[in-house]
Amino acid sequence: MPSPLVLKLQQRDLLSEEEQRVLEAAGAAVKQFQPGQIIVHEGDEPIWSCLLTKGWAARSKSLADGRRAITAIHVMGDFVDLQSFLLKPMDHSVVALTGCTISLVPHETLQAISERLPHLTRMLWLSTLIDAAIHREWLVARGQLPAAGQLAHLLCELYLRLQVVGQTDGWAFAFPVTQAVLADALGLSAVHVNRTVQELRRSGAIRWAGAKVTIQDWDGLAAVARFDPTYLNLTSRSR
Amino acid sequence: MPSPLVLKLQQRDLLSEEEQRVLEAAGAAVKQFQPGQIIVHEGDEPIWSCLLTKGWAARSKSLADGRRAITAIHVMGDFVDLQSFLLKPMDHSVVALTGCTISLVPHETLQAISERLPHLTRMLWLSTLIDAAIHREWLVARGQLPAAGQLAHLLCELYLRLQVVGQTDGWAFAFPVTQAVLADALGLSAVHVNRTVQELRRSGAIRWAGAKVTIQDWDGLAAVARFDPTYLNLTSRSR
DNA sequence: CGGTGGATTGAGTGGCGTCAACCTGAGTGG
DNA sequence: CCACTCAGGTTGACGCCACTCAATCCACCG
Repeated sequence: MPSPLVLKLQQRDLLSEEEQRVLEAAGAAVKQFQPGQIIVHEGDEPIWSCLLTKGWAARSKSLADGRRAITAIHVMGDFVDLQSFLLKPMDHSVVALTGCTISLVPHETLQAISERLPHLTRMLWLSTLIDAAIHREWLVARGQLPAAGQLAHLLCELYLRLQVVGQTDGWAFAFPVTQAVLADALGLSAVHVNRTVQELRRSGAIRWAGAKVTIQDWDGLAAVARFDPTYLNLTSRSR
Repeated sequence: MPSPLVLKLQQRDLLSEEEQRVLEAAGAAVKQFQPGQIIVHEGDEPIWSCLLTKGWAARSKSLADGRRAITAIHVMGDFVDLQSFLLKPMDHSVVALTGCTISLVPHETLQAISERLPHLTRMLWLSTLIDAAIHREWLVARGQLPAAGQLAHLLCELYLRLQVVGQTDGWAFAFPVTQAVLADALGLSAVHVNRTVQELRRSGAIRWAGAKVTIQDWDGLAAVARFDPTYLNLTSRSR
C-alpha cells in the first residue's frame, strides 16, 4: 500500500520504483501532535520538513492583535512545510487542527534527492507549485466571491484533494474542523461562517452534521463556488 | 552588468560563474508586449517560460461575470510563469500592465538545468517559493487588514522588491499602474481604492503623483500595513 | 450535574460596494 | 490654437454584506 504522498504525486506523473522507495524511506522519525499544538513555529529554521501522514493541519500566521489568518489547510499526504527546505526562516506557523502524525524528513535527505534524482526533485517542486496554485485560487475567491461562494469553493477543493488520497466515502468526507478555524481560513467572522454554513445547508447543496460533510449537489455547489478544478493539476503527464 | 534575475537570485544565495552564464544565455528569444496585451493565456500549455526583463505585468484570472482578479504583480527580473514548466495547463493569464520586454526561456532549457545543475535548480525552485510566500502574505492582508492596510502592504512589498533590482530612487519608485488594476489586485472597488490612496496621502505616509510613489514615512506605512519583510527572504544563505 | 467548547441566534453598526456624475490632463485633428 | 475625445482620477449618495457584541443552546465529559 503506497503512502498518501506517493498516491498524490502518482496522480500527477509516474514515479519510478526507486523514487517510490526513496520517498517511503525519507522519514527519519515519526512524531505525534495534539489538536491545537504547534508543529512548526514561525521564525524557526527547521532542519527537516514535515510530511503529514495522518490528521489535519493548517498554516497560520498570527497578527499582533491576537487575530490569526490561516493560509492553507493540509490533509494526509501533504508535505506541510516542504518549502522550509529552501525558504528560511519560516514566515508562518504550522498548527495541528486534529491529532496529527508527522513524518520528519531531514533537509539533508531532500538535498541528496535534489542532487541525484532530478525527476523526483521536479515532482517535489511540483507539489509546492500546486500549493501556490491553491493560494492563488483562495486569493481569487477572497476578492471576488461572497461568503457562501468561498465556503463552497473550499469544500469542493477539499473533496477532490481528499479523494486523491482515498479519504472520501462516496460524496461524504470527514471534516473535523471548527467553524472558528474556518473563519480564520476564509477571512470571515465565526458568526458569519455559521450563517453561511446554514445557507449552504438550506440550499440543499450539502449536508453537514458533526464532523461529516456530504455533498448532495456537486453541480450546484460548484456553481456557487465558480469552481474549476484545473488549478489542482489532477492529470498525469510527464513533468 | 548582471541581469535583474541574477541580481534577484544573488540576493538570496551566491551563484557560480557557470550558473550566471547559463541564466544569461537561457533566453531563446525576446518579445515585446503593449500595455493590456496578454502575454500568456489561461488554459495554454506554453513550451517556454517568460522572464520579464522590462515593464510591469500581472497574473490575472477573469471570472464569468467579467470581473477579474489579479493574484500577483510582477516587475523586472521576475520569472512570471516559471511554474508553467511543471504546472500545466496555465490556470491564469499573464497580462502586460505597461509595455513589456519578455525573454522566452524554453522548457527544454529548464529541463536541462534541472538535470545538470542542482543548485541552480534549487534557486529557481526558491524563486517560485517566494512567489508562494507573497501569495500567503496577500491572503493574510486580504483577510485581516482594512483597505488602507492592504494598500500600504502592497507598497512596502513593491518598494523592497524594486530595490533588489535597482529600480528605486531613494524613497521613490515608478508605479505605472492604474487604480482599476490596484482594485483587482486588492479585491476592492476602484472607487474605494481611490479613497484609500487619498487616506494614505492625507496621513502623510506617502506622496503619490502621476506614476511616481514616494514613501515619506516608512515606519508609519509599515505600521498600518503590519509589514514584516521576513517572507521575502532577502538574506543570503546557502540554499 | 456543573463545566466547557462549539454552534446558533438576534440586534445594531460600519466598511466597502454600486451607481452616477464630474474633473483633469494628454493626445488628436481641424 | 482651440474643440473634442477619452482614459483615469475624484466625489457624493445610498445600500448591503459581513462585523461586533451578547445571549442562548447543545453535546459531551469529568
